[in-house]
Amino acid sequence: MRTDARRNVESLLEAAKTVFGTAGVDAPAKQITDLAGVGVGTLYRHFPQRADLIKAVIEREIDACADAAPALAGELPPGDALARWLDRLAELIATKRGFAAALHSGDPAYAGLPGYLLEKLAPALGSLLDAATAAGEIQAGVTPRDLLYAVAKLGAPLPGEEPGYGRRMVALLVGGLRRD
Amino acid sequence: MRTDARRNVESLLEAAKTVFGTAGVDAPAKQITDLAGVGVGTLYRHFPQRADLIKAVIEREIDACADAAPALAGELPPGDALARWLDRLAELIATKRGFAAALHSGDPAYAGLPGYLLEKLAPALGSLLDAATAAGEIQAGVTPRDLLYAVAKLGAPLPGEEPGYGRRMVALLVGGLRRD
DNA sequence: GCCTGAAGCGGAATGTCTTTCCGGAACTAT
DNA sequence: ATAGTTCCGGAAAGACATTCCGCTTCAGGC
Repeated sequence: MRTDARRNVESLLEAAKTVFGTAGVDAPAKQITDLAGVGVGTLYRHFPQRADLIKAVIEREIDACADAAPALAGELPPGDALARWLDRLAELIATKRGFAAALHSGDPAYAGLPGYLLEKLAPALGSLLDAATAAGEIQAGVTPRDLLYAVAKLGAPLPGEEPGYGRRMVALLVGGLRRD
Repeated sequence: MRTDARRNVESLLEAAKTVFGTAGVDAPAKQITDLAGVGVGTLYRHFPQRADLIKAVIEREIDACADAAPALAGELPPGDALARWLDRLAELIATKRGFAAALHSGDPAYAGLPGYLLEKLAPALGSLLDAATAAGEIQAGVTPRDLLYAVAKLGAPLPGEEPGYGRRMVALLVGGLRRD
């Protein structure tokens, strides 16, 4: 792949993340290409469907979340590391505009997203979970998969509910898993 | 309101429900007006924003769900009536295309929806819950509000997960509430 | 029953957005 | 340096949602 092409993809992802954050995921494509300093054609060359761009941005966030796990594991006791990481995930789902919407949209364009989330985050969560279980700080028998689904669903905000309600429910769930 | 106008509104809601069910909530407006035998102008006269139509269709489903509660209460023991009603609600959220999406969209256009759901369903659920508690079939201390939110969130399908997963999780939750 | 003003209707026209297309510019391997 | 790709930009096409307005239909008063 040509270096200028890679650079453009990078600019587009960065710009899209910014625009999605401020104007929502339904912002006109033009706004994104202008910010990226690129023509519309370039956007569509790399992301043939609008949904592809959204998917790519979300996948980056998922990657970033997965990458955060080792650092937390190194800094905190296993139980705390687990709790903090799950809160980070809940925050991602609760606050990134359009993340929960895409996840629950039912649109086939986003069909692969939960799978990607599972695939990327299950190992990260698995190792945190194993460490916490081995340290006796968590009751055994919880699968990463079920926990991820639960967080993904409980963390999604319902419009009109107090902000943070979903995150609190997740914290409650996690608290229930921990031994005192 | 003129009778023909009311009739048209009725046709539109009926048509919209059908089209949303088959082609999804993003179906072109023309498809709906054609099925309803009405011009586009008529659609926009009654539902100025597209979201208004979607909201209206969903609110009808919510009403229907609320209306189902008394019948169930009359036919079944309190605990079973509660379980069946919650399953009906979970099914509504899990299978009606776009219902969960609208609920979790974050779009301000749907901001009132969770409130409407709460307002309409809390009394219905409250009476089922009270009856089951009084009969000793359910542990006390659950509020209709929290239970409704939990079902609304857990019941929402994640694309790619086996169908029925959400409904099963709801059933599990309900099972946990019941005394044996 | 008929008349009349208001309420409502249809669908062409408008505006906004996504998506396509292609002539020309920019990169890279030789 | 050059040839051969690969990529780029932005104008044009297409698909929608939404608006607008002349014409039709209703309903209450005579």
